[in-house]
Amino acid sequence: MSHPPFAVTVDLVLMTIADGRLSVLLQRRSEEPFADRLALPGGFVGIEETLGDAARRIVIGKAGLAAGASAWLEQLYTFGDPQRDPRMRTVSVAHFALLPHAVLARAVLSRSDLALVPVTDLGEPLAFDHATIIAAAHERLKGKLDYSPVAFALLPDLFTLRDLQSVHEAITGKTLNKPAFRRRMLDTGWIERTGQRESDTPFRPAELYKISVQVADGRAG
Amino acid sequence: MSHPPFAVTVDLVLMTIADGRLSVLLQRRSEEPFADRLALPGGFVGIEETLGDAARRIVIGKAGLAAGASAWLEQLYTFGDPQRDPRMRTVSVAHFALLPHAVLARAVLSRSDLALVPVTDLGEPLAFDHATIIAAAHERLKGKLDYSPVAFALLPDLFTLRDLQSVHEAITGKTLNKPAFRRRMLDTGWIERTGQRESDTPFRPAELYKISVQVADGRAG
DNA sequence: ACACTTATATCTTGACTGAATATAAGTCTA
DNA sequence: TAGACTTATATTCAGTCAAGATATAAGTGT
Repeated sequence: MSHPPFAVTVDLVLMTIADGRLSVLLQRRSEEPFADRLALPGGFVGIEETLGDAARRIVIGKAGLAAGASAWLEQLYTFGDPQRDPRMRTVSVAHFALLPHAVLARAVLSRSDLALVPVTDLGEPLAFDHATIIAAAHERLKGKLDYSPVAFALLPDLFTLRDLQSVHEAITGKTLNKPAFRRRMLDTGWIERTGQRESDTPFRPAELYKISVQVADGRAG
Repeated sequence: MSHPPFAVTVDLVLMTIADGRLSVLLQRRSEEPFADRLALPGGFVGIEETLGDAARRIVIGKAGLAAGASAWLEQLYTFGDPQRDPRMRTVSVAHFALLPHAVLARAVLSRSDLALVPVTDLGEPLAFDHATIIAAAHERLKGKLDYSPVAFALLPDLFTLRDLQSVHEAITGKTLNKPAFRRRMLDTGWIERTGQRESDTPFRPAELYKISVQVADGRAG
């Protein structure tokens, strides 16, 4: 038993903001084990494939994401309990990815086995240890929010400061002070004004912002 | 190729403070590949073994640590590049562990293939991608220092505030303001005074502190 | 023109940090 | 044993920063 054989998989916590709540893409299983349970999208890592490449492949396949589309993708944690998969010894390298709502909404509409579920209210027991993985992803996201430009992956290219604040509030579950939030975001240097304003509002339209170039260049995906 | 066979290993970044510098335990390899290079201690994960159990097994074996001895042990990141091991496809779940200097110093004395090397000055190229793993461990440690009671794993049970400050300075590479550091540490509630004082000093001895119970109960290892 | 909603600017307050100072508690030397 | 010396500990003060509250501006609809 000098080097016993393992199966290595990646599981993906694909998150977005749906109806103002941080939600995760889940897939209903059709096969045993855990048939009919909701599970994270995932798959085996190819023998010549990087862990990151395997994760990107799943994102593209499940989310129907164009190969070059922007997304935040990051390795999360590795789950390797001997009992976690009753079929064989499986080690899963969990990743989390962030996408704008429009991308995942389209995926859910096109496939009946997919669902977007709020992370704080999954509603039913999940397959494997996937509830634990989702909780870990949520924690990681909360922790990175203040010192990493991670939230922009959940927004379209142009967004208002109100949109950005809504994203932060959905992730943390706390309401934030508006002027303080605005100041903090502008001070980070992560965003740039565009001079454009939102339209079709029944009140004063807010200015549209975009991610600053150096941040957009530096991020994952 | 529905589930190709992988070898799964754990590699350990065993760190301590030696001569005032954050240092890592390395082992000189006797076999190819990378014969004569320094490498992180590691090993294959047993087929019925948890990832954490495998990591603890390596710590106990390499550091000669008694099974119950306190140590900070935490999963770091998983490295799975197809080219990282020329022999076979290997996925390594890297962990980092923190130990008091006395424990690792004993291990180094007892075995000629072990060495304690400062993390910021490794001195020679390492085997595999181990230099990258060490850099990641150092970054993680720096990031957790302020909001997690991680530094105490590097100290004996009783320590002075000066000792604690030295540990923080060795990890961050920055000199800290003494009264501010003292205030900050006392405010965390992580430590308790003992009423005892250090001995054998050529000047006024400082008070000895210990980790507060709730912190000691909650930590890893 | 006016009411309404949100955006933006300004002001005040409290918390925290760093530096400086004063005092206490030991050791060492004469 | 007295006094110099070194470090530990306590206290104070000023500067910085961020959050909250408030006031004003800007745009839309009636």
